[in-house]
Amino acid sequence: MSATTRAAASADFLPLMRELARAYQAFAAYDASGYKDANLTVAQADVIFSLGNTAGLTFKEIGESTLITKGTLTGVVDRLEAKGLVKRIASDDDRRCTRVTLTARGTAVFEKEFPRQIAYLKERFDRLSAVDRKAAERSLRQIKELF
Amino acid sequence: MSATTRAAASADFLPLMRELARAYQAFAAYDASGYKDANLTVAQADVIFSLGNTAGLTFKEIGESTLITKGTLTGVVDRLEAKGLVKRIASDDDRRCTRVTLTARGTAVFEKEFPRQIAYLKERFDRLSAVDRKAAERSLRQIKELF
DNA sequence: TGACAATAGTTCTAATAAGGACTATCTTAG
DNA sequence: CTAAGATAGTCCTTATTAGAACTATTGTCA
Repeated sequence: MSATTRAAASADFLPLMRELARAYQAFAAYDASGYKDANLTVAQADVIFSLGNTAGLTFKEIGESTLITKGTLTGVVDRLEAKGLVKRIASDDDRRCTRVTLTARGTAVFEKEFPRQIAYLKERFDRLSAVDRKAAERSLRQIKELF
Repeated sequence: MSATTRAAASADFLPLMRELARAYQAFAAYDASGYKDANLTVAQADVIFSLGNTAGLTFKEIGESTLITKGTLTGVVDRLEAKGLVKRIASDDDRRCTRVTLTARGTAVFEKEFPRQIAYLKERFDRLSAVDRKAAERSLRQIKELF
C-alpha cells in the first residue's frame, strides 16, 4: 500500500461517512417496505404526501418538498396520473407552470396511507429518547451544512 | 384535516427524518460531484475502492461492502469490465462464485482516485470538530439500529 | 419595444436500484 | 448416495435518478 493510500485510508471521518450511509440505507429500506401493500414507491408516496391538504402544487414546489429533480418528477407524476391518483392542471396566471392536485382517489389514498406510514415509522423512531433524538437532529443538521 | 391526519402530521420524529434525508442527500451530491472528471459513477467508484488492496472479492463480498444488491452489481461490474478496470475470474474451489479483481488500469485508477476523493471529502468533514464527529457517529449508529 | 436572459416542464440517455425468476453448483438430511 | 434445500450470479422488468438539450413562456433592461 502506498503512503498516500495508507494516509487516505486512515482518514478519521470515514467511520462517520460509513455510519451515515448505513443509517440512511437502513431507514430507507424500512420506509420503502411500508408501501408494499399500497403498491406505491417511495417517490410516489412522497409526492402524494406533499400534495395532501393542499390545493395543488407546481412541479417546482413538489421538487423542493421531495428533493426529486424535475426530470424524474415528470415520470413519477406520469405514473401517478396513470393510476388516477393525481391530475395535471394548467396554470392560468403563469402558463409555464403546471399545478398537480390529488384526485378523489388520490385523496383517499393519502388519508389512508399517510397516517398508516407515520404510525409504521413512529414505531421505530419512538425507541429513541427525546434527548437522543434532539442530538441526532443537531448532528444531521451539522452534516447537511458541511456541503 | 382529519384528526388522525393531524396527529400524524405532528409526530415529533418527522424533523429527524427530514434531517436524515437532507443530510444524506447533501453528502451524496457532493460525493458524486468528485467523480465527474474521472468519468466514474459513485457505484463504480465504490466497487473499485472496495477492490483496492485486495486479491479480489466475490460479488457477495462486494455487495456487503458497498450495499449494492446483486442484481445491480452485475451491471456495474459489466460496465467496469467494459472499461477494462476490473476482470471476472471463475473460482476453483466453489464454482458458483466469481472473483472480481482490479486490472492494472483499474489499480492505477484506484491509486489515483481513492486518495483524491478522500482529500475531497476530508476538506468538508474536517470542518466538524472531533467531539461533534463522535456525537454524529453515535447518533447515526443509534438510528441504524432502530431498523 | 425588442433582444436576451431566466424559468417551468418535457424528453432523452446512461446508469443505478430492488426484486423475482432462472441456472448452476454446493450442502445437508436421511 | 440421493433428494431437497440453500447459495451465487445472471437476466428481466419496473421505476427512479441526474443531467443535458429542447420548447414555451415570462421577466428584464436598454
